[in-house]
Amino acid sequence: MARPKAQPYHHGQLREALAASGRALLEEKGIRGFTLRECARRAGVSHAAPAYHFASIDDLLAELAVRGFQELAAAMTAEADRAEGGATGRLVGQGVGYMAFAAGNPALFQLMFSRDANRLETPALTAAADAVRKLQAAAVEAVIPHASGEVKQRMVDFAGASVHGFISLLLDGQIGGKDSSRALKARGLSLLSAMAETVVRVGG
Amino acid sequence: MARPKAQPYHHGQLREALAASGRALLEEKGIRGFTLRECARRAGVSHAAPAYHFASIDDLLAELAVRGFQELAAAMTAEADRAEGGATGRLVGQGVGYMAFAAGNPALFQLMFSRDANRLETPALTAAADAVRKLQAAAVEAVIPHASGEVKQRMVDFAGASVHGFISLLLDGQIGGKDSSRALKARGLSLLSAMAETVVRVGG
DNA sequence: CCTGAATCTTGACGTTGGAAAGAGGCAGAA
DNA sequence: TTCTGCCTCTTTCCAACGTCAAGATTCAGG
Repeated sequence: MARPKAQPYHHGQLREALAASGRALLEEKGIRGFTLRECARRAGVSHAAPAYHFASIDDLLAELAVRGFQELAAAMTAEADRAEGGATGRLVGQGVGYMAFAAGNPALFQLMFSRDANRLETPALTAAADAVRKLQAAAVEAVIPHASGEVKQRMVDFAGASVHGFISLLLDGQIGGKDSSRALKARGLSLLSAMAETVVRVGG
Repeated sequence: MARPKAQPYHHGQLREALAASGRALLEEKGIRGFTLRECARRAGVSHAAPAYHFASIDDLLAELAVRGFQELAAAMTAEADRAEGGATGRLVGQGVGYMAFAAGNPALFQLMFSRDANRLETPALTAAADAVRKLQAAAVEAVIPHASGEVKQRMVDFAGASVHGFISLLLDGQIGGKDSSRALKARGLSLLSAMAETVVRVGG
């Protein structure tokens, strides 16, 4: 019978607690401001406690990235399912979900797509990132089912690059410095529709 | 009369030397592996010497980013000038220059477009990044001179996002994992032509 | 209750970025 | 020239970092 609360089992869920405090810390201080000790401090444990659950600080960051990719995939799917307008509508919706996740978790998003995180290359990280790419590829190919494999690949490249590039530049302040959030959303949607039209035109 | 070599004036060009060793170190170890002390070590000075030339490590990184943007602008212009095919050819050429710079300086490129560097927001950094954006905008607008201001802006967004997104994903290993360099260049050029066609079609 | 393994704490080591104080070297004034 | 003041660099110090080793605590199963 596990003790319900109070001091729940040594700590009990330290791995989860560290992932949670780590994620918050990441968004708060950015990648360069992220420290393992502060992460442990927020979880209420000593500075060496994380070592048992994560081999190194990079290992923790990799775990955060894995969870980020999983959440990104879920956000894309959810938004695509909500969309109307057939395959093209789903493609645009998936892009909306992608951008919304990035806008809501900018530091995590940056970590996920930084070569530092990629340098870890744990199997879990590779798999999680692959799942997102498969989702993107499927959405594009559903729009142009009769195109050749090569054309499909080029359109997958194109769609993924447009969406990723726009939101990345936006989050870095390279796009729409003083524009309102509303105006920026309009620019994002406009980009998504131009992207979708190009996929349809070139692929169809 | 300045002493020619040997121990040239205290150090003489420490700021330049630090920028050079810093840039090399950045590409070698990545942003997270970058340390001020190693940077000083490679320049042959004590670990506190950089303090006089750069207020902090972030200040040094900002300087590297500024120089990166200047070099990026030069690479874009050079490639555009070399291109044939009028305004559309220049637009594609500029994209080639952009991608070539990023591929040749991946860590620096990542630094330039990381919100960490942007958090510095020195006037020089803002100006250098602005210059690159102006170059991009001019190249797009030259292709669609009769379009409305709004359409022009959307196409500038679109062109910049496509190019930036593709090379970013490529450098992060999210595109073309095991493809040959030759095949990747073909995919990049294919993306650039799809981008240019869309600009012409939507804007014209 | 007892024992072994899992979990966490304490303490230490080497490294980092930065501040403070001092030494060395240059330029202009005398 | 010599002197004086400033610029540049070194040395020393500090708190904080990531990681390791050793000890303490707590759980699970016999």
